[in-house]
Amino acid sequence: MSTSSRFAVAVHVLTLMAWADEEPLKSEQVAESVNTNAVVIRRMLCELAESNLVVSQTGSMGGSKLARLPERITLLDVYQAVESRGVFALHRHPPNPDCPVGVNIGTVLNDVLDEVDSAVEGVLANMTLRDVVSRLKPCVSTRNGKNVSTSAHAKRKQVARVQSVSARN
Amino acid sequence: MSTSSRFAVAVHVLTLMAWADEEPLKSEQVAESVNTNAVVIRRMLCELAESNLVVSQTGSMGGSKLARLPERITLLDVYQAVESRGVFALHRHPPNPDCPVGVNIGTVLNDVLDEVDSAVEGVLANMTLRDVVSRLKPCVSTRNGKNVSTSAHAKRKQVARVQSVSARN
DNA sequence: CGCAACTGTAACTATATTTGTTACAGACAA
DNA sequence: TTGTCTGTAACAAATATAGTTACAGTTGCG
Repeated sequence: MSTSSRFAVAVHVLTLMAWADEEPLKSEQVAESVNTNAVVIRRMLCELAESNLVVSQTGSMGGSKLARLPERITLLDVYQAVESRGVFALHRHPPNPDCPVGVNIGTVLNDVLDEVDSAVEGVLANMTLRDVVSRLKPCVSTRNGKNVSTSAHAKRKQVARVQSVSARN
Repeated sequence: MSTSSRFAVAVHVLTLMAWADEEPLKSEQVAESVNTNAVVIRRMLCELAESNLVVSQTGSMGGSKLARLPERITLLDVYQAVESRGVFALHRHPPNPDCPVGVNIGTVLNDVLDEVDSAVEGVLANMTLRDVVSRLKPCVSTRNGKNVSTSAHAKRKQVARVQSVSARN
C-alpha cells in the first residue's frame, strides 16, 4: 500500500536523537545509521523542524536535537510531520457523474477513510518516542550476550512490508 | 501516503454489483462508471475473483457479479483482496547493523506497524458492502429533488487526498 | 458451424511519487 | 578567515500505479 518509508525513517531519526540525549547529531551521522544519503536526512530534518520536533544549528559544531523531551513527542506528531496524505486515496480521476453510484461513492468512501485515518491516529497518539527508546533498550542489551535478535528487519506477518534485500552499492 | 486508489476503486466496483443485484455487469459498464479503462477493471476483477468476492463468466452475455450477498462481504475482505502491503513500509534499505539503534529499530517499528494495521483492519471489518449501499441510497434519492450533494469527490478534512482535477482526455 | 460478444492476460507506455546524488550558498565556531 | 555544518535547488534513478493495445480463449445464438 504505502510505497514510502518516510514514517519509519522519521521515527528512526528521532529515536537516534532521543538516544543521544541532548547531544546534537550531524546529518552525516544520522545518515550512516539510517543507511542513506545525508541530504535525504537533512530534508526530513527540515520537515521535522517545521513541526517543531527538532531544532537544528547551522555552522561548525552544528547538528540537530529534539526540540523537547522524548515523552512529549508522540508518533502521531511524527506521522503528521512527514506524511502528507491519509492512509487511502480516492480515485485518480473522478468517477462518472451520470452514474448513481459513481456520483456518490466518493462521499461514502470519504466517511470510511476518515474513520480509518482516525483509528490510525489513535494508535499513534498512544506511543511516544520515550516508549520507542524503552522498547529498544532490551534488544540492545542482549547484544552483550548471545545477540538474540538476529534480524530486526524481518518480515511482519505474511505481508510484503520488506525492503529490497539487495546490497547497497 | 498511499499513492494507490485500488481500495477505493475496488469498493466502487463491488458497490456497483451490489447495486445491480445479481445481474452480471460487463467490464465495459463498470469502467464507464469508474471512469477508467476496461482492462484496469478486468485486472481488478481477477483479483477479486481470486479472493472469492466475485464470480465472472466469459463469453457472450458474460460479466461479473458478487459471489455472495453484500452483507457477507466486509471492506476488510476488499482491502485484503487488493492491497498487498500494510499501511506503512519499513526502510527501503536495512539500517546500519553496527548502530545500536539501527540494528533494532526494525523490531520496534514492526510492533507499532502491526498495531496500526490491526486498527485499520478493525475499522474495515465493521462495515459491509450492504452498509455502503445503504449509505449511498440517501444521497442518490436527493437527486430527484434538488441534487444536494454537488461534489461527492470533495476533499476530506484538510489533507490532500484529492485526485487530479484535470479533465480526462 | 461460424460469428459476435465477452473475459483473461501479456506487453507495453505513461504518470506519479519517493529516494538518491551532486552542487553550492550561507551560518557559525574557533 | 577557514573549515565544518545546514538548507536547498536541481536533477537522476528507482519503484509503483494506471492506462493502452492486442489477442487468445469462451460462450451464446442464429
